[in-house]
Amino acid sequence: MASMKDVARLACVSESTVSRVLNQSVPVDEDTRRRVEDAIKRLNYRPNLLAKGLRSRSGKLIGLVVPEIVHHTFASFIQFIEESVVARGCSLIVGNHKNNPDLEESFIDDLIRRNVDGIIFSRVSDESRVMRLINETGIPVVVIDRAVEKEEVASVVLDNHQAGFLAGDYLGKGGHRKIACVTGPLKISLCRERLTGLNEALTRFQAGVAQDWTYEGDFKFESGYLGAQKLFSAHPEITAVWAQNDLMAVGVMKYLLENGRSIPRDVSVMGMDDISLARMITPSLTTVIQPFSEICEEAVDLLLRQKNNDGSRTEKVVIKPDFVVRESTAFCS
Amino acid sequence: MASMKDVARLACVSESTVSRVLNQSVPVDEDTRRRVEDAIKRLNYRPNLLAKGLRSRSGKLIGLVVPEIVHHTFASFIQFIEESVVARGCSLIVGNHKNNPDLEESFIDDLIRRNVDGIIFSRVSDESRVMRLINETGIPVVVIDRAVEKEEVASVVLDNHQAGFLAGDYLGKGGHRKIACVTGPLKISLCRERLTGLNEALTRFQAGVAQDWTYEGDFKFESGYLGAQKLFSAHPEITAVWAQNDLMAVGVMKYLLENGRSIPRDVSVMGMDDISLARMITPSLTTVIQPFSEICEEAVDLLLRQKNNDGSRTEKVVIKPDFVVRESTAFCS
DNA sequence: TTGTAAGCGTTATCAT
DNA sequence: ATGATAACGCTTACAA
Repeated sequence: MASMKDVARLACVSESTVSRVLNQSVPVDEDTRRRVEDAIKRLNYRPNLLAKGLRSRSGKLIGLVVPEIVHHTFASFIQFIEESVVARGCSLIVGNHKNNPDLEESFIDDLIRRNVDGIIFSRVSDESRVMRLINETGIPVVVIDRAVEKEEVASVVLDNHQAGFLAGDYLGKGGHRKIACVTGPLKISLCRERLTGLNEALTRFQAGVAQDWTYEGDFKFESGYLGAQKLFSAHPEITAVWAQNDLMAVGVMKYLLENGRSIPRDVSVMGMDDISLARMITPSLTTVIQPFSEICEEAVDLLLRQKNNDGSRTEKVVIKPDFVVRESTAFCS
Repeated sequence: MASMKDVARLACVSESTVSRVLNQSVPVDEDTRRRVEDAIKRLNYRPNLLAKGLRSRSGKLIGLVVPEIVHHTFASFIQFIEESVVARGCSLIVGNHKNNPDLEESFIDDLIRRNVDGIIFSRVSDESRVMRLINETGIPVVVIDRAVEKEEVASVVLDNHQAGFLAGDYLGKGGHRKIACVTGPLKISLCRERLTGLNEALTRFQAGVAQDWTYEGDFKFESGYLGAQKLFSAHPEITAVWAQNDLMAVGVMKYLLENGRSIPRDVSVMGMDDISLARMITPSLTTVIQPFSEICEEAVDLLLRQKNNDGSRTEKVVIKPDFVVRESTAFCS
């Protein structure tokens, strides 16, 4: 691989001049510029990013930390963040910590040692460690999907209260009054917010998610199934269920279909996220849309803004959800 | 951030000695080693990977090239390759080329400029470019999922003929004789191999996938739906369908369920891959298992072996598929 | 066993 | 506008 030295020699200039042509920092004589550019072409020269990153302390690299990858939410984050990152001339390095704080730590460590320009976290296995990272190294950090609750971290989050409200409002307007909810882990605040939003909407219809009609799941398919089992065994009068993600909604559907309940004739089911599966199952799933692409673009934007602007180090961006009606919901007769 | 110089100073040794302690290359006096290690702890020193990679020409980095990310197959590859790569002390940089050769090229370019230790391709948008890469740079390359057909590239692939054979053998033993197949794009050789394997098994049962009972899909959900529509409108006598991936199998199921055919009572449906969705839908899907984890581990292994051993530059590893019976298939009455 | 010094491929600070 | 030169943080001959 040709280096700057080779280019300089061939173009009969100094390495500094080659650098100047490359970075267009200072004006260069039109004639020498052309000579340099010719040499670059001829040698098929490409600047080495390690040398560049070492010298300039900017690896042109963004790190993304997730707890797993084979999962629609995180795969979406990876995809859209990769796109935004590349659009800004950086590359993406992905780390999967599997909820293991040690793995997470060594991954963060690796990123620091590569002079990354910033780190995006979606979920965190050890919150205090991340805070320490931010305070000790000054590396730009953005948190998405409410990975960290602290005020001092920049973040991009969905308006989860609104997400719940949308679901409740839609089901309420559909005539439903006996509505159950399969939540995510209630120790996660976004789950509580979604539930609050749902209840706020239902109150307006004199409906309500009674304590007994709430099941606390874990965002996995199986917990949707179990939740439906528990809810419908005790309360067969329920006419609609909102699950706080699509995976659990599909679990709810599976239970209902296995037990001879027709969807949406007997029971309406609604989800959240709008993963691709939502269109594929039968009946297709009415769901609240989480605009992954928008979230990711904002996150990368916010991250890179921190280089210049210290105010954005604690900025918070809120994204509004939408929803889509498909076959799994109907008016309550 | 402390550098080697700081450590050297604090430990009263030269930088080379610090390096020796770190890399355990040459024996170091027990006493000085301790001094150095103390200094490292005290300063919380972490070696900079850019400097290291620049000097040693090894970025401790593996590149993975995929056409998309929000897709079970590629997400699986990313997840398992990330794990294998990290287990070997490297990090993973992911690039999504969206079937755009220019994007792919600039991504490969970026990897080269980072002194990557190797690149894994799953699908390729411009095959000749990849070959040129290999020949011109000598960077280790491994191809998975039959991304490139050339003989000169190391690869890890599933035994696709066997995959088809497993499906045919299972359905044949289940008494089915009128079996349809929704294939992937037949210009892709692995799809033809899967079909050949299927037919070979069926021949033994005096069954066969007639020309009219084959539909060429594109691995997407929608094409499964369309395929079923086409196949069953013309040939309602079909009793079983094998789709060459789970997504299309789910599409087939959706069509059948929408049209009042019971699965598996009227029609058996079988897929391939064993994506998580296969367990979630109702009825759950009988399918051929693609052992993603094994494939990825082998790929990383093969890649890193190329550093030392030139024979492995064209080595081919074949992985055997398995299959799992769930609810979507039954004996043919 | 340890130190010295050159070099990996850039950028940035001086001069000129 | 251009060139020397030092520096980024590390590895590796070569000496001692």
